[in-house]
Amino acid sequence: MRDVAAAAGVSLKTVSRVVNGEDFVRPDTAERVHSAIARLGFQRNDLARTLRGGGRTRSIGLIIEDVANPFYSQIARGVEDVARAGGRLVISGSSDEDPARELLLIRSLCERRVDGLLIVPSETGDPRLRAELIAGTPAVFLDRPPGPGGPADTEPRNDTVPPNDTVLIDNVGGARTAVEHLLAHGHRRIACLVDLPEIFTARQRHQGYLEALAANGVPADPTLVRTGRHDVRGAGHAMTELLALPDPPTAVFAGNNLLTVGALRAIGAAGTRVALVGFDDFELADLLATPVTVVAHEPADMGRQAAHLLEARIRGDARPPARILLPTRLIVRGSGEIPPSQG
Amino acid sequence: MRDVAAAAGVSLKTVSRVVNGEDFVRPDTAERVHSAIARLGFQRNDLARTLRGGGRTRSIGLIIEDVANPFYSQIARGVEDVARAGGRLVISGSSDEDPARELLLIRSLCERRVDGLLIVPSETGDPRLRAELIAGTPAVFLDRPPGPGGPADTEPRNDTVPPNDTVLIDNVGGARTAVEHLLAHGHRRIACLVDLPEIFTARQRHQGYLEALAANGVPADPTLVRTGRHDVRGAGHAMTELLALPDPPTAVFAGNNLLTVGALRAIGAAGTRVALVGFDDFELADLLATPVTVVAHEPADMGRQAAHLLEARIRGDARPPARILLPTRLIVRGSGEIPPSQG
DNA sequence: GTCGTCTATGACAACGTTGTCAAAGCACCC
DNA sequence: GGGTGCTTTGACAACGTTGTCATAGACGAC
Repeated sequence: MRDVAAAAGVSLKTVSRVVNGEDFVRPDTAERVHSAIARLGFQRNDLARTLRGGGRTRSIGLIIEDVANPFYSQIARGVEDVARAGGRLVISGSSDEDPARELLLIRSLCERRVDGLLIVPSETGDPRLRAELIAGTPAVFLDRPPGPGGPADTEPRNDTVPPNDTVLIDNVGGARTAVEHLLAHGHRRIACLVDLPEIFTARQRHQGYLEALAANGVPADPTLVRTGRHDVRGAGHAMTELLALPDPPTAVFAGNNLLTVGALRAIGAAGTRVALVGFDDFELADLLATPVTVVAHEPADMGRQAAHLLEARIRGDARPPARILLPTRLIVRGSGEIPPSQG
Repeated sequence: MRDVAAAAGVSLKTVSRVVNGEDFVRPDTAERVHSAIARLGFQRNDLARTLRGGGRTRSIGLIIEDVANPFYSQIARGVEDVARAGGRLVISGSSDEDPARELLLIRSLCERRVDGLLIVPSETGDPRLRAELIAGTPAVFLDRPPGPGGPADTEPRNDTVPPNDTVLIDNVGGARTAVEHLLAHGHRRIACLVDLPEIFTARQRHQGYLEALAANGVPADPTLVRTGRHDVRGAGHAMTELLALPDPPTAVFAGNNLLTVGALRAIGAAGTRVALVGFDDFELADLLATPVTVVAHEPADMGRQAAHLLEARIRGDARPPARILLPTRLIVRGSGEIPPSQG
């Protein structure tokens, strides 16, 4: 900018005025400045601008588990759309469920003075460390609450962690719906594939599964529950084991999109006909050999709602923390309506 | 930092030394500073740090078409992994193939002084405007070259635009392989679904289709080629039209993941048996009613390679621009091996 | 005692902006 | 002629860091 000022024969401040389109610059002066800018290829330095203004960086941080997972990339898209409307860019990072990586991302983002943070918290670290880092930066949590949460609480205990806005899916209700759908089709031996027990959504969906059984007087068989599967391969192995049981399940509830895919692969490989309802919708679910019945929701909408809450906080909204619970809906496609086979 | 210095009873510079782990600070002084930092919750301001250092922001910009498209989110993941290794964060934005949006993103990112840019260029804007904006910032292009490119050139003309590193897929070769596979299975009436003709990859894949036909002495029938389809729905309509022709195709080559899905939907709805080979692999392609034969490649690898090139440029590499062509491979799954029906 | 060397600390400028304030120039009016 | 108000411009400080240089004290060697 100094160079532009020199080239145009004006002061720094005048260049600043022109760049920012302020009033009270004579048209011919502005013209001289503009041509100097074009000649020198000047671009305003936003860092200095933010520093001086004491102000906003017009960016927000987004921490998810893995951007390559469609669930998270849809969230990212929703977030981006709202951020864009607010004139902000999104700096995103994948934590891979690694608390150290998550803390490092949070620290980097806060040191860069993002205007706010959107976090899908990893669940294996100490929430207080995280809380300490984000102190002072508006933050909204997605998909999982920031605190430890009880083993299967709908309202997790947040005593140790300051409360934040949180946007969740109705995991318990969705899982219950899925399992009740299978029960309604005559199944009694229903398997349950869920993610790592540390993960809030896994616990909640497991709870929904148990509630549905209990509410319908079906005894829960622990051998049919496989927790701790975090990827397609793990889910596939678990499903293969389940199908090899002496008294195998006639139906499965799969706790997320990756686990559903794993289960489908294993079922396909075994050549068995097993009913399946999955949590999370996914592309092409309707075109599979047996179209897949799922508990669907809108990840992009979760991203949008969280970004809106964050936007409000950034603007100074001081209302008590909100907790939004997004609905799910059952999409009936075929796999969930397979009747129990006579084992 | 000023407050920390005051609280610890030392100078600004000493706090700076402690924060940056420099030598020549007495342990007890460092301890006083650390406790003041903890007490006040101080976090270093990275903006000021970068400004003063005249240095790197340790961030790179990534401009893709749509992060919600798995093709691009896999690229994003590859980019992120390499950026992370280089200690950088990724600021990403979706251009939605809108040149105005793309320019705005580029401008924002450059003004934020990202260390470099990774761009999947939109093709409907003026490449010179883009070139002007990125002047001075290292940039690498992904999936498409920055210049206009000839209507079907393998090596596009870049006369008007300064050359940059570019990482492309072997679109012509991949498309050729796909179509030759169909020809080898006896098909002569092979339809071709491709994206907007402005888009480089669409032109190249179209060209590969034509080359395969020509090389095998099969006359090209223009009524079997549908260009300008940019989403699932558009591809579905086109496919439905093709199937309704008096002399319908017995096979289809679908030019990308979205078009493949659209074609599959239309074929499923029509209940016809038509051979299909798609460009881009996708999750569950193997589990569909008829598993889908595809021309596969590694989007994450494209992201990684581009990010590596960018990293080198940021470090000052001044070699002439590289052009990397990533290989494709045909994955045979069933849909491409359906024989021609007796129409 | 004096010099040199090394450790530990601080003062100050600078990075590239913009907000504040002052001032110069001009037109207008009494 | 002098006051008033408006437009246009610029000087300067400040944002929060860190690099450069200076200084003060401790220690050992001569």
